[in-house]
Amino acid sequence: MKLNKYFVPTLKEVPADATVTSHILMLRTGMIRMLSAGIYSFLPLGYRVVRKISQVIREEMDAIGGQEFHLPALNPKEIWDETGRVEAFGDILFHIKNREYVLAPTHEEIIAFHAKNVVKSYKDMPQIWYQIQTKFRNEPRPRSGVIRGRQFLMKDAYTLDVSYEALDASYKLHDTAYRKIFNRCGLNYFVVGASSGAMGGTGSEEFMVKSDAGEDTVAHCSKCGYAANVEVAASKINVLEREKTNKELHEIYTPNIKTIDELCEFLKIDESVCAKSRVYIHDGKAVLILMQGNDEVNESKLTKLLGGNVRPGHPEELMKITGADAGSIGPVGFNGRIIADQKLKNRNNLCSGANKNDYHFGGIDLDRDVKKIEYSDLRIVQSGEGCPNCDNNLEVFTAIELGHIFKLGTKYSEALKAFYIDENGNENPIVMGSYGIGVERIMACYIEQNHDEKGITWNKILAPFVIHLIALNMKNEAVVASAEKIYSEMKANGYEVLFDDRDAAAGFKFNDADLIGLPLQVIVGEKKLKENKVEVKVRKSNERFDVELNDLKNKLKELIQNLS
RNA sequence: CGGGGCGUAGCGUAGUCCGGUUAUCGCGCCUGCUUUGGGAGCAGGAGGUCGCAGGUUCGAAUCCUGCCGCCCCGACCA
Repeated sequence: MKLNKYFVPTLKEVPADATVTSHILMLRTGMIRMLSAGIYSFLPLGYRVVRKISQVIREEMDAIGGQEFHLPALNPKEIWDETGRVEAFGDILFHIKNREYVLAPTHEEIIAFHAKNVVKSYKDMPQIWYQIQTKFRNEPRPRSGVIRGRQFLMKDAYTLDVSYEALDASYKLHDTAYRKIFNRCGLNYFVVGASSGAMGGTGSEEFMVKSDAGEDTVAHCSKCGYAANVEVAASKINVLEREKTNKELHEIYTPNIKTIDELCEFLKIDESVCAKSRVYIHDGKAVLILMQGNDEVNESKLTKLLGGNVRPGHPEELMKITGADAGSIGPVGFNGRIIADQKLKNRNNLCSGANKNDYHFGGIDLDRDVKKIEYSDLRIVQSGEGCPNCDNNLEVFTAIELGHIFKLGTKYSEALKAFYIDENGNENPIVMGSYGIGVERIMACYIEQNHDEKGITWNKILAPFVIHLIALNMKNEAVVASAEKIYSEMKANGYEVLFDDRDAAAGFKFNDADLIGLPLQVIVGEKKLKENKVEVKVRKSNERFDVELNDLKNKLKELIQNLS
């Protein structure tokens, strides 16, 4: 492709609305443009990458026996009512105004609809049906470019099986295929066991990529591979023993001391002997949560423990309930339910607020001084804490969910009456699995993981083209003639090549080439051409080779073979 | 949906508090000449409903009201 007439509107400056690296680079390289919040147009260069990703997905899905469908995005609302998902999705589901249609956010219903009355015998299964198709979700807050959009491409697959044992096999196939897909795409990812949530079913795994732009927080052990969403993640904790000598409860004057850090500094004590208090309102009643030192309350764990409606107390409420402001609240004399993190179990000689501004208690013995205290695991796992499964330390970070695989079960087949006849002539619901991959997320995650200060560094699998041919001076006849000849030969040899034939200054072209980041650059310039040579640059490593013209074909072959 | 920020040419922006010439500058774009190994130089030129609507005023990018859009944080995310 000749760049002169190819629509690749690169940007020198960073667009004001983009803050995430992949978003910035996708805009700057002219791969995407925004149409509306969470709705993006893919321009020719960007769409080539989408097609490369789709190709990898197709190959691996076909390899496990998948059959590609193309299902409608426009669905009768009626079918979604049958499974109760119009209500379940709520505002996330887009509704058509002038007809009773919805825009599909996923396709379990449609798959079950087509399976019904057609996949009638146990002999018809297993089936793996998939598609790569546009999904619509009315996200309340799209963000980070294509990472969270209202319209996005999803590879969604569905399996139809006769039993849960058979589903296990189909599920395993997808697990394997997904690992191959993400490996081939060159992504550094990990797999998190997840609860099946409101989707229903018996098991699921999420494929995650570490990223600051991520919306999930996970704890990960690089040694044994333990990985879990921080909402449920566990860690090895050092539970301190009771001290042998039990101090008396005593009040301490602590003027203007609000935080645990200030308290430790003021009293010259360690934070491990401090108990931080947080007051939550649970269905209208105050609950005091006691954490060791600076440990944070994991509100997901707390909500799960208490059930019902839980929220942090407002400042005015705190004063009313405890008689003190946040920073001076403590368990001694607190009138209400008290739950302490398990790290504090039966501890003595603790320091905590006295429920009186500017005062703390020292020498608190939770067994002696606090009546009716409960203990539970309430803390948020933090980086550096012990892995629950091995002797390594956990790392906590945010991550992007690239894909998930679900053992669905019979929820949808039962609702839509997709039954089959087994060997004994009995009618049973088809056992379904559901498997998704965010196609644009693969692209964004790849860029998040493969860029430098100049731009993207593509691998040869996902690169929109493999070679960036640069003619340095389009006014020099020798350069033009040589570059044109090289371009024709490359195309004849089956290479995907982007030929920068624009009449622009050298630096301009170099910077655009580094920004777009094709794996190899072939630079045709006046000086080296006089020696019958061109320069070949490997974008990622910045290695440069002077190559004789008649050796170029071999050198390229060698370099491309060695590319990741 | 709550909190915060923003909206001026294709992109990035100054001006807005404190109303007053022809709305600023850089990049990009067009013409000509020069230039061509790391985002060129000179000369000339085009391009704007200052997000939209209404109001205040002799006069509004600037003040007021309403609306729309975008970004960030939070909530939400089968």
